Amino acid sequence: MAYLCVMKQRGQVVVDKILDTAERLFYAQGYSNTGINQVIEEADIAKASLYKHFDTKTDLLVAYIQRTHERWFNRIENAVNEVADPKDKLLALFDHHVERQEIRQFGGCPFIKANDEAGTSDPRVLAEIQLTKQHSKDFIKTLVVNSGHKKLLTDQELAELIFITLEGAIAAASVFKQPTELQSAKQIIQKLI
Amino acid sequence: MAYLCVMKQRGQVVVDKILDTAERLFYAQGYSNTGINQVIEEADIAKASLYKHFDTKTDLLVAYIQRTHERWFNRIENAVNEVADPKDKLLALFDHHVERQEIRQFGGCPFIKANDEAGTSDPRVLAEIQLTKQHSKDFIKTLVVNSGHKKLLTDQELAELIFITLEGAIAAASVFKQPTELQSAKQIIQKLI
DNA sequence: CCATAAATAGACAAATCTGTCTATTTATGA
DNA sequence: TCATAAATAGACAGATTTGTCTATTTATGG
Repeated sequence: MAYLCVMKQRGQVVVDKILDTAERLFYAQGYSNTGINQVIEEADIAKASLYKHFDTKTDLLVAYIQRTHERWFNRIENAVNEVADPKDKLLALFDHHVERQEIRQFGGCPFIKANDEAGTSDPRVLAEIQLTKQHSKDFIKTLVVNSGHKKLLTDQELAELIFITLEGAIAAASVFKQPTELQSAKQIIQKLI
Repeated sequence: MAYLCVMKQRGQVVVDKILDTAERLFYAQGYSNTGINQVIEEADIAKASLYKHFDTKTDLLVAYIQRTHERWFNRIENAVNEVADPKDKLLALFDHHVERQEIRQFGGCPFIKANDEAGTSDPRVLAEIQLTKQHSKDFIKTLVVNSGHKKLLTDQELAELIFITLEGAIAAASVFKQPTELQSAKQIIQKLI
């Protein structure tokens, strides 16, 4: 058991270095603008190691999307759990994304970005991104149902509105490089719940 | 005067063929996935002609964004003008984008797409895209001010909300390849005006 | 200690990319 | 008709791309 863990860890070190570098470069520069050679150089690993773990560059992109999906959900779940009031949990979504976009220097949503770059050329990329957005919708829906909002809108409508405004405000943040729209959206939703 | 027009027309023929092809390919395949050679081949013009009118590929991208901006505004202005009721003008924005996204096969917003591909690498691209989104915000604001809505939200808030929901719903359309979110957003806005 | 597996460095192929350049043909306006 | 400008075809350079392959070194577990 122990040696298996060590082997796995050993292998994971390289995979993690690759994925860490790919994540950083794919998001900051774009997938198409990032070459395999840059990834292996900045990850400080051998080219053969990369192609041992990922058959093609597209496989690396898919793995990047999957890992980003997992990490995104963990973070947002934690952020929401730190808030007690069920209505405030909804508003915490906006605060969380303000923080994230500041850290990400207003590069926008990594999934939309990946979709815009490679969603049309590879069906696996689109499918993976659809999973992330469906996950987001489902998560928001649950929060809305438990929020006890004032039913100015139906549960479904409010959930849709929050999902849509988050998407739109993050897109706007990537254009204007500021969290203005995320903050506006939060205030508006606050009025409606 | 006449010969000037003919000369201009003559030149415009080539430029238009280039821009028509670039528009189609940049949107459907992405800017990075489209080579100059494919543009000149499908536009059926010579490579030297392209580089006579556009110094670099980036210049072609900027010109594509500018022309798309102009055409976008003309279309949306016409769509809104065909509606009499000032509140319905706001809703017409959503109907128009449903139509557009169907025509575009749910590829999302061309400006966000261009921003995701080249916004970080070239400041001119970002600047041009900021102009388009500011234009959109201003246009919506005017419609809101003249709409006579019921002031559940302030003018500014409603304008922001419509702008943000349009952006978000178009992004969602590019992921799920259907106009669901655009239609939901329309219904929700209808409840609020 | 030894056999196996993993990681490394880097050359290499084949394709593709942007941009330049030359030589030729076409079109235009006076 | 004639000079000028524009468009064409396509070769070419030089860099870059993804992916393969070989040879070597390192690390691991038994």
